[in-house]
Amino acid sequence: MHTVGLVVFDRIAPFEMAVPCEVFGIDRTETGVPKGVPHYRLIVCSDEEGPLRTQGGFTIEAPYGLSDLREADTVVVPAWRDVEETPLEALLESLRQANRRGARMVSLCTGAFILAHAGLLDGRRATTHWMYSDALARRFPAVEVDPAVLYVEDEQVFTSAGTAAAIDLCLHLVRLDYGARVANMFARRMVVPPHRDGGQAQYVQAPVVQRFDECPLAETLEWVSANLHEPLTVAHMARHAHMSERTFARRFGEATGTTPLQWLLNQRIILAQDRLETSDAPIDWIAQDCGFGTGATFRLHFKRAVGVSPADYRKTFRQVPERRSA
DNA sequence: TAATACTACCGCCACA
DNA sequence: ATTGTGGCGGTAGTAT
Repeated sequence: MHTVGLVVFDRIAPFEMAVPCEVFGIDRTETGVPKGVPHYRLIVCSDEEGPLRTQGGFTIEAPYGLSDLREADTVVVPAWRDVEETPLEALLESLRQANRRGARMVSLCTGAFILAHAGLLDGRRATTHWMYSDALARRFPAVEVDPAVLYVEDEQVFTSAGTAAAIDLCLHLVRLDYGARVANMFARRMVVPPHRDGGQAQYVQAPVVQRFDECPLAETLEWVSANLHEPLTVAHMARHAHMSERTFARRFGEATGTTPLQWLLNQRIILAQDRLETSDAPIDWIAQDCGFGTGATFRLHFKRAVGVSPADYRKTFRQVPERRSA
């Protein structure tokens, strides 16, 4: 079982603390997650004394101490209370130890400052809430700050942008551990869009479209999703939406935070992940089915988006057709 | 992996 | 004057 250590402290922001609790701390065995999918064990850790205040005005108590972080496969650091404040050395040292041990390190929002203080972001790409990205870059010149992205991974160190990006990153971790299908179940249960790519813009005019309803491009998006196997071009999409290509591209950016082609590619990848997990079809067939002209193109995009080749992905996540027992 | 031909993206600008 | 549109063209990215 995968253990997630959540670091908490006095005057913590409730939201970023709650997101990992929601994703990693809930037993979902009754809610459609297939039997046999291991769940997470969440341990909430702090060395600070007594009941901890939250910025929401209520208090919490951490049942575990920092020393328990040694058990964590993943360490999550939520938004730090004050970007000007240097965290206590004890905290920084347990983070360094965890990192040395090979634990996956994750920061949410301004939690990146804590990782940076611990030196874990030196020479790495990282992000944080866009309001603080300048401050982070200034204070830690060795960190390559990307202010325009939802979350970043660099060698087992994950950082995410403001508030809602915490959800995206936590679900991304689930995807890495158990595959897209399981991550999508978590997402559905949380009523959250299944997959926002890490590289997506942080700052989007209209809130990112969740269900397609409510979105002016709903019909076109639905239509595209239903025709991923066709050789679609931006011109096709624009025509379907009754707009010039130029206007379509603009509208699309406002509504989704990405460009039409990137979105299309992403949808195709998600479809392909599902096929890889649930069928034994040859990879070239899947490529065709998902709208990639050739297997080579498919492999290229898949590797880039997911980080592993389609074949490796299947090896890891191919679901054994349910055998009742357990 | 390289070369080529093609497509998308986005700033700019004139126009409604 | 302000705001949205859409064609153009250079560059970046994609397909085979």
